[in-house]
Amino acid sequence: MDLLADLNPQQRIAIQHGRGPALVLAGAGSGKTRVITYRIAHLIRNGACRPEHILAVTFTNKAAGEMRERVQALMGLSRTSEPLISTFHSFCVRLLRREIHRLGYRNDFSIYDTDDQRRLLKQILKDKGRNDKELSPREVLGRISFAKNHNVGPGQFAAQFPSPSAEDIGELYELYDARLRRGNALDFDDILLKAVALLDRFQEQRDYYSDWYRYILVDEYQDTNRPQYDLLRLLTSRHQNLFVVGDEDQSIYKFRGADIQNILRFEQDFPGARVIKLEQNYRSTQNILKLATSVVENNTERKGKVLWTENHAGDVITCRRSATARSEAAWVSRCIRDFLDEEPDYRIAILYRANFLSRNFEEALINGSIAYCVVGSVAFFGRMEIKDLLAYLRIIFNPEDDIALLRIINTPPRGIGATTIDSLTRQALEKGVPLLQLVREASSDATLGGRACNALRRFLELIDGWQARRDNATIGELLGSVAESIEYKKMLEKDETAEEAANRMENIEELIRAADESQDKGETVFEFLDRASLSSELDTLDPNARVSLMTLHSAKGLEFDVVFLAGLEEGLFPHSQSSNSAADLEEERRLCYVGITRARRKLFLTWTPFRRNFGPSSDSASMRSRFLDEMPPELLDEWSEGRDYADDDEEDPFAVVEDKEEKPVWKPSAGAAPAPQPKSIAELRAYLKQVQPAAKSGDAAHGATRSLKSGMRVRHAQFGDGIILSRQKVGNDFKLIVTFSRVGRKTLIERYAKLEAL
DNA sequence: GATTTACGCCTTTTT
DNA sequence: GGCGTAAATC
Repeated sequence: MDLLADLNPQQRIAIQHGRGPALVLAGAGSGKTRVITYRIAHLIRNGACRPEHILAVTFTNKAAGEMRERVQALMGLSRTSEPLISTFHSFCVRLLRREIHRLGYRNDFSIYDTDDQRRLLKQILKDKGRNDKELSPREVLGRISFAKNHNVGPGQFAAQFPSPSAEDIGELYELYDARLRRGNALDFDDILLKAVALLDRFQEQRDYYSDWYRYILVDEYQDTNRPQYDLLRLLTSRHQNLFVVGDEDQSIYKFRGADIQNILRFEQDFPGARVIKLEQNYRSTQNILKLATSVVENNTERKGKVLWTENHAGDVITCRRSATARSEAAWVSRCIRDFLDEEPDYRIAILYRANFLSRNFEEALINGSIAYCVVGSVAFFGRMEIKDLLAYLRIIFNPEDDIALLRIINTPPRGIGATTIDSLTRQALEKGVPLLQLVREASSDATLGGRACNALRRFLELIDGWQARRDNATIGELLGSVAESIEYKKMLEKDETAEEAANRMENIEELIRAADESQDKGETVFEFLDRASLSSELDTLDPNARVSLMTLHSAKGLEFDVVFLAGLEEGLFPHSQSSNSAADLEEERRLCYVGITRARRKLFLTWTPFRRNFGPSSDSASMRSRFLDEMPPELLDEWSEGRDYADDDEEDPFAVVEDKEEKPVWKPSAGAAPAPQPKSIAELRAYLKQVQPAAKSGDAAHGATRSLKSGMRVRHAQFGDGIILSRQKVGNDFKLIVTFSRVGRKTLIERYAKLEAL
């Protein structure tokens, strides 16, 4: 296969770039991922280095997975080694699992997610006798994270970020860091910081890793923050072979510390850098592209690219003002129904600024019996039951992990109450020893009441039992034993409905299977736990779903035939909390740009003056988003409810119209059990799962292909007929090795391959 | 120590 | 309106 054949001249230059730094400014839909993957393949083919000396970094697991997939497809799988394609965080965790002992941590450290962080901080506030009224844990954690992302330690906090509460926060920051360290734990920010510190302080390691990774490629460079930038500098200090791809117009993570200056300043930071602009868009119609450009041109913080396309003009963009949020959703749902009827292969997305907007759309889609997939609802590893069991696993393997211990010490309730726990944590803090050790002392020394003491002793026996077995039993066996011994099922059935409990038990079985598979692949417990910690909500995206719902942030990097961009109202988009400065507004505008450019063929913009927030019929009506007014009127086809689709009477377009077919009736589809009126989004989804099993995200959605087994005969759209040699679970996917009679042996990912069983 | 009720806050967003 | 935490009660 000729790698250069299907590339345009700029792409070709990028791919053939030799040594030294390079910046590829890649507009939306200009073949960014293709450039990275082809370049990796090109480096390997031309013998620039062996595959394992190439490191490609992305931000999400999903992006990394896709890239890995595409590189494998380009290279075939006969290779003995592979390039490392990884997220920043998982790369750093990998490094730290080998090296962090040099920084005084043990290599079996725990990773604290946002929930663990919150628990820890609440603990600290409590120990200090502070109520968290004026300083909420959320706020404090946000400021700490901000400081960490700017390489500001606790000592410098107050001086660097002066504010009325700066002293307080600096102090909390210091305590927080101390407690993390004592718990042998890192938070998400630490993962990057410690990796940077390690490479910075230990020249031998820095030389080793920068020699090993001779070519480094970075995707979405505009979203890098300071520690990520530092990491790249350290890793490329000797060879300068840094190849970054990004688009300053799609920089949307400033709030997480991303520094758009990293991309704007690249040429100063890396003198002699080659700069390549990719300006041809292969994705969208001319009109969609023009609209996107007209919005983002209002920004000043950009290098300026002129995107163009050979695609046809396409339709003008429909902009619809709905009477209410509910009728907005109903209208979108009806449009989607029409699209699905006419174009069953279309991939459609509803994009919005904030997650809570999904609810109306979910209801409307269910009403219309349309299967959909919500990205970023509750991720598998974020579920309560999974986190509970993993906390047991953490305490078994890292006995210093106080937060894990606190999570499960009385879950399920075993008679270790708040007073006992308080007393133990206070003593642990005074002595500076892990909580588990205090539990041990207290359970033998009967200073506490007899009942609590017994409960502690029984708990400790369980933990000791598992710790004794931990090196002989498999992780799956341990987890199974935990779930069994603590009678988790009983607890679930006590506080929840039978279905919810059954659902959670299924998840636990899934977790045990995942643990077994992980171990079969030769992974350590920590690799398994790391994957759980680092897997994100985005990973719930189901590429087979025809209708996807997600936030604009989650949508970056994806594309759809039809996009509905909903909730274009002042205060919501741009969000009121991000409208304080010109820079904030520019970021919101970039977000709008990202949303528009997800669309291949059709784009719909919707807004409503009456979106009921919470509370009693709040305030005044919303105004349409300023972004709509930045768009050229000739590109927009504007409608107001009452004069369009529903074919209502023509009346005052600004009157509030109660849409007839949009009464809050819950219509179950035929044959289903009597439908409850769901009270919460969780119930709604649970109900959906019953009614439309095919619409569920995750495994069930692959129902059609799930039955594939090795030995089966299958048909592939391009490769023709073949036989499955092996089928192996890799992450959430299945990797298939298939021998095709026409093209020989291929490795495929089941989700993408769309194999037809014969 | 566990269960029930009430109150307050939330809804911005990769790992 | 819904959810989680905190007080109030069993």
